[in-house]
Amino acid sequence: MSGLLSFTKLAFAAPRLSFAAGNTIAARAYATKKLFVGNIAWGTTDDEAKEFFSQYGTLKDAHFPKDPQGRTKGYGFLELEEDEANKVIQETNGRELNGRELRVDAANAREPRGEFRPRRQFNNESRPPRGEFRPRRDFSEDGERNFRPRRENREGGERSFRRPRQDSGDRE
DNA sequence: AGTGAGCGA
Repeated sequence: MSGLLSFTKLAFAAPRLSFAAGNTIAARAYATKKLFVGNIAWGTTDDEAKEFFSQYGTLKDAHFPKDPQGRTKGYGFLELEEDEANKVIQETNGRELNGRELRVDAANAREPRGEFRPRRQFNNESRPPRGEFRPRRDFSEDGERNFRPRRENREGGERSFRRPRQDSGDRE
């Protein structure tokens, strides 16, 4: 049936082509744009919101953050193909969903995810040599530090070892 | 949070 060859082709192609139409395999990953959606009514479910926005564009992704108790925070993020993004903004910004006027705009950049974070740079040159022995102070041959007795009380003390001049009171 | 501007695990 000559099915083998076409099967292999499919096996290779299919996973990458899940949403791609036609032969644009080698095309770069679809440029997407993230949108911020605010002012979402509390009662709006994720599916509801997705369904709503799907009317105006193809959602590549969408999610609506919840607080620890599971309640929606009232805003969300859409990911759309780039050429659709502006259209979706135009069409849906200010449009009413569940009684509230949505606010739709381009999303701000998020803090970088953990995939590329060149926090530490492994630069061998900048690192001080570790294994080597670097003497910090001068040592004498016997390994003791040269100890020089320090002269104390620089002023006011006995200034010299000279004995006071003693006059042999011979005179008269 | 029976709340209402914001920018997400």
